[in-house]
Amino acid sequence: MKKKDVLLKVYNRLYKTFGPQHWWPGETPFEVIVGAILTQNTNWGNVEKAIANLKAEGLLSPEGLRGVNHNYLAMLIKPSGYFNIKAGRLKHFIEYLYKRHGGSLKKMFSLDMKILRHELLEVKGIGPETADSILLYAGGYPMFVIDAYTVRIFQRIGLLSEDVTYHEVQDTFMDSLSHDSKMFNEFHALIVRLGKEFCRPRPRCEGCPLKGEICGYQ
DNA sequence: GACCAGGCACATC
DNA sequence: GATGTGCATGGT
Repeated sequence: MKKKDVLLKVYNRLYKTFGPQHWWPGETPFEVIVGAILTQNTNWGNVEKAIANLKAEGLLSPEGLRGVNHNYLAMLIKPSGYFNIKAGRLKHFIEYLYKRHGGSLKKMFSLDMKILRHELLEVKGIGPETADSILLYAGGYPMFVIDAYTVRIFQRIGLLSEDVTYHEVQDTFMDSLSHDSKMFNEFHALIVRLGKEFCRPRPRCEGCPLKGEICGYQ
């Protein structure tokens, strides 16, 4: 079967099983960006606590994060882990946003997708997955987000080799699927849903909707 | 108590 | 260019 057909088959199966996921779980584009940075290698539940702290302090805005000092910010986001590192990463993004776009997300998101992606990757602390999450879920651009679940799931299915790189995986998806941000949004969210429930490093294949015809793992 | 979570930068070979 | 390590909390 062609890669494209496997991908569509997986998507359809997941959508039928789980339904729409209503991602990203954040109310504003800025909240999505903050969440994308805070959730790096971290459980989303911990990120929610950190974001709640920022909201309670009235600091969940470009101006808010710009004005707060590093140590206080680190304290507020402590539940999300790596709090010193991540406080710096939030500050780096804010600095970029003001220097390059005068603090305006609207201006930032008026850029061409490829140009903005390149700029985001220049910001220290924003790597490929974070940049793509920002593009897709905060900016609405048709960019497919690759994460650890995506790689693990499609390796187990047998569609990806063990040593693929981020961009090889991304190309596999983006060369096969039409560039539809709504579909990319849903597909990635469904992948995470499946990953959380069934496709951890220690697999729990019992009841997995892909088990059998699509995935013969275990 | 070990394992894991919606990564990334940096050092070292 | 590949491989290893630090960053850190909280849930299972």
